[in-house]
Amino acid sequence: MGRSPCCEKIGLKKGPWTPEEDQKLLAYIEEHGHGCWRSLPSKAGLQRCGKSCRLRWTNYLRPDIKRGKFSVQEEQTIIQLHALLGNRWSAIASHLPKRTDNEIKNFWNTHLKKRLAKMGIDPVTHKPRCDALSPADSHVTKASASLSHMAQWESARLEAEARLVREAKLLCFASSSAVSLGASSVSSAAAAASPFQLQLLGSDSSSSHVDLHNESAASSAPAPPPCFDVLRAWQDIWRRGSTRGRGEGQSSRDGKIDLESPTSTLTFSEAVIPEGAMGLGSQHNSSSIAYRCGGEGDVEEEEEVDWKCFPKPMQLFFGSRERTTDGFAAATFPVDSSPLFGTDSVASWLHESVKIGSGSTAASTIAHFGDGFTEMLLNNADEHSSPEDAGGCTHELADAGKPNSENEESRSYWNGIFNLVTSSSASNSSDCVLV
DNA sequence: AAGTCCTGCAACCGCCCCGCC
DNA sequence: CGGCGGGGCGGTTGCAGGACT
Repeated sequence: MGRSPCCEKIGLKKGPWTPEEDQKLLAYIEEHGHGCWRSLPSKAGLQRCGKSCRLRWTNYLRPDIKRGKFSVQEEQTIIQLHALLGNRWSAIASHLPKRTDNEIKNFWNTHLKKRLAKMGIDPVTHKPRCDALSPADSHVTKASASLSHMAQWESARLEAEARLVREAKLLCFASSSAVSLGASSVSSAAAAASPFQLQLLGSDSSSSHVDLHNESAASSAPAPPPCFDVLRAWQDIWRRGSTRGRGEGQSSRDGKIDLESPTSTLTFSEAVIPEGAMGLGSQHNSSSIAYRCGGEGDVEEEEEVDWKCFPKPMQLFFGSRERTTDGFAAATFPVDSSPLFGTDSVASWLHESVKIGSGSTAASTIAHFGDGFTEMLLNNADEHSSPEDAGGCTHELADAGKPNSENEESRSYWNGIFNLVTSSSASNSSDCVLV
């Protein structure tokens, strides 16, 4: 077991690269492409192993690398993605296209990890440290557990999506059309974007994704809405999900993708979530979801989705949505109480979100998903920990105006994670809107 | 000013995955 | 089907430079 290091050969240089070596490598790759890394060093006249060359190129010489300090935005993204993905640096790096996994890894280890630890957050689990928790903090733990479940689900979903994007890219290349060019660029940018993030691929001015999109837009003939491939992929996922039984773990090897949380420990018991409160009566096991892509010449896809293959909170959010005349979704929420989520809190925040959403676009609704969801969980936990608080369906909204506790920090932290997953929805409502 | 400690980061190492034969 | 090799990934190391004593 274990292969001998590729540069064990005597005479191969190790250690820091000299400017001359960099120049040689750069010149060679610019002229010939890297091709086979193993044979590259000899061809390029370098006394290095191929692996070393590859590393030097990917981590340092590549022209599309952004160097220098990480912006606050990037920091947030890293933290949030780490919460979802763990130490999967390459996956995280795929969200920060101009940063390398190595750079992100280093930055995490040297800065962010310590910062989180200082905040009393376990950098591994992204939960408040147990030893730092008083009994009064138990609500934070509960909320974290709930969100952890969401994170696990999201993580699994991201993986599945990345696989789909890879497949989609292959198909795109096979079809060798201008369309595929644009779509594949976008797909790579979207490698791990959530369905709610798809809009980001359009014209988010604050994100580096936009570069990719613009590049492809500039270099290609009129293409379908950039989100289209990914949306289709998602349809497939959901179609499979809806035609398959629940809880079946499937690998992607045979084309079946398991979207369920692989290590879920949190149970959203049917017993504690009344169907009515979920907006999923027995006749509502399948709900309708529609995509809306593009401004003019919209492409709309409608799909019956079995929401039961999703965690309850997702079902909760999407399960009872209905189409409206303007093409966007409205939602109906039985203002009902749920023992799990606390008295009226679910209905309340959803109701609030939808008020916002119906006033503008569903994107806004989705954009508030994270806020509301976190709010809901934390407030719910509040209710459970302090029964006298229970009852007011508006209390969590009132809470929004009063920074009531240290809970606030944790709340915004987790809000951030969900905002990452959902935020981009709000930034672009023209290209692709999940409705 | 010199020595020590700390920090940041480039590079290495070993393992794993996957395609090819 | 199994072995092999290339490429990729994540963990770790080692060094340079800055901060501190």
